[in-house]
Amino acid sequence: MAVTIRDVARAAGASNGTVSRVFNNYPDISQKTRERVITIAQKMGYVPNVAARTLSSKSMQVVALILSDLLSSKENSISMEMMSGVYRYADDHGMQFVLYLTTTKQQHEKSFDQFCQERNITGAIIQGLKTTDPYFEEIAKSSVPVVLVDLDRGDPSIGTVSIDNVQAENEATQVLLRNGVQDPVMINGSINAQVSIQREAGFKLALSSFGRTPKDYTVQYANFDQEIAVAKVQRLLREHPSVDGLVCASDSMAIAILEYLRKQKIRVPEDIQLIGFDDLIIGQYMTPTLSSVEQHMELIGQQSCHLLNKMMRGMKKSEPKRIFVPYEIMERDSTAISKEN
Amino acid sequence: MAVTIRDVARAAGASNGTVSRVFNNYPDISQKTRERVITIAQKMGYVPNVAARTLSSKSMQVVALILSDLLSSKENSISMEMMSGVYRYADDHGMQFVLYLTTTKQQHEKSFDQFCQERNITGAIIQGLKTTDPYFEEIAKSSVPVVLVDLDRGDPSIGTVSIDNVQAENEATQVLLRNGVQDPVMINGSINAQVSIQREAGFKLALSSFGRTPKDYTVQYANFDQEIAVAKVQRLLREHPSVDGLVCASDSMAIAILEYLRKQKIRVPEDIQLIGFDDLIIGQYMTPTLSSVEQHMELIGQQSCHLLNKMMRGMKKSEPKRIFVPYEIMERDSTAISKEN
DNA sequence: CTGAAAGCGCTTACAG
DNA sequence: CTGAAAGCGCTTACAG
Repeated sequence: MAVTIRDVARAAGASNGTVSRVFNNYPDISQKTRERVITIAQKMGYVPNVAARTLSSKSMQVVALILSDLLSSKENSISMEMMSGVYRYADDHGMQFVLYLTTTKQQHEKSFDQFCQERNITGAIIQGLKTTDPYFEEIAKSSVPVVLVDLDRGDPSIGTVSIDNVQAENEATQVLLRNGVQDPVMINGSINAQVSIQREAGFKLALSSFGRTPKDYTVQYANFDQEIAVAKVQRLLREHPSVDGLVCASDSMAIAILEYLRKQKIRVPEDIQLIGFDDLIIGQYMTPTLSSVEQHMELIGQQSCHLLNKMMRGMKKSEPKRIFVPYEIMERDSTAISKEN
Repeated sequence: MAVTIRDVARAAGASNGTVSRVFNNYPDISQKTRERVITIAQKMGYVPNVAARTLSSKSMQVVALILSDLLSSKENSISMEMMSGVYRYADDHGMQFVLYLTTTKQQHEKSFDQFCQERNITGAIIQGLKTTDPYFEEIAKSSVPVVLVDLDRGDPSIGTVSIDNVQAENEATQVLLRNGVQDPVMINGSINAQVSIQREAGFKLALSSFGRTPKDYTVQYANFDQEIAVAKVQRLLREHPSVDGLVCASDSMAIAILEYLRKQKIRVPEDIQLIGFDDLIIGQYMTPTLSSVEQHMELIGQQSCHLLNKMMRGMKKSEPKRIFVPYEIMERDSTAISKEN
């Protein structure tokens, strides 16, 4: 049924080894043999079997994209873009792409090394990993090269790709401050999450560069949860009517807040200016349209795979493994007002 | 380095075959041996190598989810949900899951059978396939079981999973008609696309059940493109001011139209009622919120894999391979008015 | 109930 | 430049 390398070899009057060498672009094959083999293989419809290849070869590259924990539906499209970036890069560079959706629970059942071993994974890109996940520690000891997206393990042997969250949130906050916002509050994610810490740092940097001092209510944690975010805002505005600007660590929260403010007849941006993070498409269809920080997820995916590729080919220790991908501040209607006079 | 079946066998004082049988749950292994092998394997951290397994075994199931052509960003989250459904089902049933993003161009380079052969694919779920794609013909002749999502090949040997598009659009249209819409127009996708044909049939069914006769402008084709959709609506309303209801074959188009209508100060639902299809999250955040037809993509994914699984295990010819998954009509503000008196 | 052995489809030192 | 052969890590008839 399926035509194998042996069939081709026989038909071409050559050995398995020769056919294999042709298909792997070995240099020292006579032009004549090469052409004959290729023609015949083509005619027979031969395609090398990937499983056999990965099994017998030490040099087959298999890159795994590991998406940790089921992403909330709001974030779905983000991962799809990033996945597409990884996929294309891998495909274009002769690497095998495999996708895994893992959970914290599964990580307990099987170690990272076992996971890689069982699937012949030679390099992994991991997104959505939490610092409390088992893999977080295990990847440091693993011999499999790893690129982390949006998480900096602080380990020189591990690749990291993300935007500069500090600088991005700094700039986002400055949009409000330049527009004359007097009492900005940050609606942050989780107090432990690295991106939250970074974005908070950026937020505070902006305040300080404008000579502002944070109040005790200036940072609120809502765990990236829409309901919590709304509840926090509700209470915040009741207790501190002076608040006139909200910097949200995610669009998901910002969107829910925007909905809430509209229902409360609180005008955006007149009464309160609002900026999110991630630039979900939804924000562009809301009224008012939502300002945000755009991340180029496809590029992040592509860059991650590029970095991983270099690491798998034995990147020098000295070379930097920390890549910052560009982002973009999208100013829209939710910050489209200047209160300066 | 990596611990193999041989290492475990040696340590357990058994043969490779015995260890293999234990891991594959063969029935006739003594309880004693089974336990000893399991304990030792566990202790050694043994995990069976998947590549070796698929290579040597005829019975390993590899299900491929093939997403045809890069999906437009608007549709991204749809596929992510469906993918998640397939993944979970495969994972829970001991099947290997692999994902491929293919393009029409790639389909020309390698036949469907070659594609499956090279990756040891034993069953495929394909989404986004067009009737003009090479695979569309090739799957009929292939010995690899295939489930098509959202496309009915009309071939009894091929599985098909989707909602009942005819009935869904019928119901969606009836929402408008019940609300007193007098001159409804359908903004359809492509005149060749199967879902478009089905949804149009449903639309017309609804009209006829209300005793309405289509006018020459009653169905407009916009190729699922936002710009075209808006342009069509613009012209439509200019030439036929009597139009007071729009049935859109996709939310993507409906959203763009809703934006346009708002800019034109045409009131929805007062002047024109509007219903979409797909129930993208965006619609729920627009003003007014968009009525639509919800598809349970995760369920579609899950059902597809379930059907494929049965087909791979040699489903009887007689058994139906056409699965209709439930959908839901979501009535929201864009149709929230009754013009009856 | 278990072992010995062939085989899955490739790759790659080793010779020549 | 090319062939013969061992080996990648498993599975599975075949015996016993």
